[in-house]
Amino acid sequence: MKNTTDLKQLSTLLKLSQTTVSRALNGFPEVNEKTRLRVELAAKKYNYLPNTRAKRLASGRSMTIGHIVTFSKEYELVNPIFSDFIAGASERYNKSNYDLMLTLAKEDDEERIYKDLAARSAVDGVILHGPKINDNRINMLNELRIPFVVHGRSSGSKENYNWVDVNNESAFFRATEFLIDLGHKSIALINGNPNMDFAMRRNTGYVRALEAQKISIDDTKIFNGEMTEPFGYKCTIDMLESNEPPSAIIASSIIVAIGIRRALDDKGLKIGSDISVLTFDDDLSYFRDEGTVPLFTSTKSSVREAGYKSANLLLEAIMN
Amino acid sequence: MKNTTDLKQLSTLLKLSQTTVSRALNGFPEVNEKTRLRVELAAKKYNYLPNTRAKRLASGRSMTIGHIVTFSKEYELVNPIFSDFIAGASERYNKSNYDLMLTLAKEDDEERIYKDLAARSAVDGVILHGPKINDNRINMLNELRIPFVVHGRSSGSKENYNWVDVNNESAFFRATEFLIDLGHKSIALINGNPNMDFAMRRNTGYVRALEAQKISIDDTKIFNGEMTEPFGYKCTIDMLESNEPPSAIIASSIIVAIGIRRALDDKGLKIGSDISVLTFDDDLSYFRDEGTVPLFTSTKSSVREAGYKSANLLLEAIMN
DNA sequence: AAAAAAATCCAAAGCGCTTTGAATATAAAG
DNA sequence: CTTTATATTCAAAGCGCTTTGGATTTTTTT
Repeated sequence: MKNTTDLKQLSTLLKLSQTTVSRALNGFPEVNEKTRLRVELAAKKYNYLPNTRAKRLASGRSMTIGHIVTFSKEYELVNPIFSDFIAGASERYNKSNYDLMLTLAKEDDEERIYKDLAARSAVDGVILHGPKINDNRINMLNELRIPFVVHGRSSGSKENYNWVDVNNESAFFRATEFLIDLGHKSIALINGNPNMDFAMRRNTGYVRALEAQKISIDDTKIFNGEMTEPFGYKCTIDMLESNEPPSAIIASSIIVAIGIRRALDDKGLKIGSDISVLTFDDDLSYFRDEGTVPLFTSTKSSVREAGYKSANLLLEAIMN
Repeated sequence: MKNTTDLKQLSTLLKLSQTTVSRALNGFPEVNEKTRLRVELAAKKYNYLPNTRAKRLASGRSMTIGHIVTFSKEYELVNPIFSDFIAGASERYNKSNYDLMLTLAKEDDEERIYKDLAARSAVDGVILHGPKINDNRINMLNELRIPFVVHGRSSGSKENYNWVDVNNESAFFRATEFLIDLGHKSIALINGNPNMDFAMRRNTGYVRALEAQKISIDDTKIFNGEMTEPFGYKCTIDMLESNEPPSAIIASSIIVAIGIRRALDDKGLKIGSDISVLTFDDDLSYFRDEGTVPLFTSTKSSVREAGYKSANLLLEAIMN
């Protein structure tokens, strides 16, 4: 029935104590190099790997990082951005033999989930996804004394925390500025949910660029919502059917931009000639272009790289 | 430093043995109902949850399901379909207090990963993603005696295994039939990688429908590849620039269909009037339409539900 | 060559639970 | 009111590792 070699068996085979075998395998200095080699060879030969459960209990570390990803309760939407972020993080964890534990949860359950993770000490740290303005999860994690890294930032939070973020404000400032330079006077912004920190920062950059050029802010051309394809579609249709449609649109995600394209298509308009569309390219792999025809005019940010960096920062924090 | 209540503390507080407290909390029959109530109350009050690491070692179960997701090594692409599948699976795991361990890996590393999981007995079961024709991972998992469920199927495999799948062949048969009924004689198929089982099944359905109507198969209108947006774009452009473009296209994924739309757009063609596009809607949440304007003519399949079902099947198998 | 220092190895304790086997308390039977 | 059955509780033994503290061997000093 039992299929795997354990430490006791291995040490018996080697005529060594479990202590020595364990130390040899974990790179401790107090073991003869010849012995270590002998042990490592035998471990490979008998396909020995320390039992995860036992190792974690004995070492007092979970060797696991938690990712808690929420979806909006109304629509049960999971942002596909996580696929790529997590791919990057996973790559980093693999290098240090950490495991990645993923929990998908409704926002309402999140608090309980963090508290449970702490109470049962199931993870050594967590990555905080999708920070909001003044995000109270940050306080909570600090109180729970769980090491964490935020993907993004939380404006208004007085807490201390590690984060990995792109410069959303300046990206959107420059994007807007760019469109203004091209002569656009009426520029729409289709943005994420208003309580999201990144959405606020992007909005700030957009507004700042307009104000710098004395262009008045038109609230009817600023949209906030879940960044889905249908959302991009609907906002665009609404604008096109209004009295004064914009001459350019900035989209906060490539998925939204796809909805914009569909709307323009339906109305017989062409991107580029009839209306400019500029999107903040989150660089989702399945939309990534292999150097042929660009999807849209876009600014780039590699989500995957952010995942790697976040994971790296967190592991460093954990290992002190 | 230590923040959490453990079993010993709790049992001392209750003036009970650890045995009784443990049993009370785990719903064993040999404990007085009044005592159980008292224990449960105290557990809640002191925020006690059994230490994950200890519980797993003592119980001999990992309470963890592994999901190994591969990405093509050339492009490092992660199929966003996993977000939704995993959301469904996660929902099921939560109900039974199982954790979900996610590993992103290159195909070449996959074999080693499974073997390691077995050797270190890190999971109680795994979900097999993206089965290929004659997929040898199925043999491997059987040999390793790891319970698993396949999302999809593997034609040609003689092994016994649990799977959750949609009827790909009949879906594509009907889709093709439908287009033929509309009068189309030249129908293109943009499909997934040819070694993928689902791609083969879809191809079979497509071919069967054409043959049934004595329409000859035109190999220049069948495409296999990674189902990305640029892939859909490129295939479509190629066909449109050929001598005899098709009058309809069947797409194997909504993301590919988006690329098709862009290509048609670029060539000044309109979906529906100039050319028909029919897509197998994988029902990715961020593209899901909330009942307004349909993206494309499409067949539906809820990936999320498949995730839930697969998880359910696996847990049942594990719990015997 | 004996004493001191360094290198190498080991037995046993402990991580925080679950579970076995036994003890004690209570209820039913005679 | 004792005897037997049933309900309830407990002490102690693992689970398979890591790690502490000590023992043993080898090397270096004097």
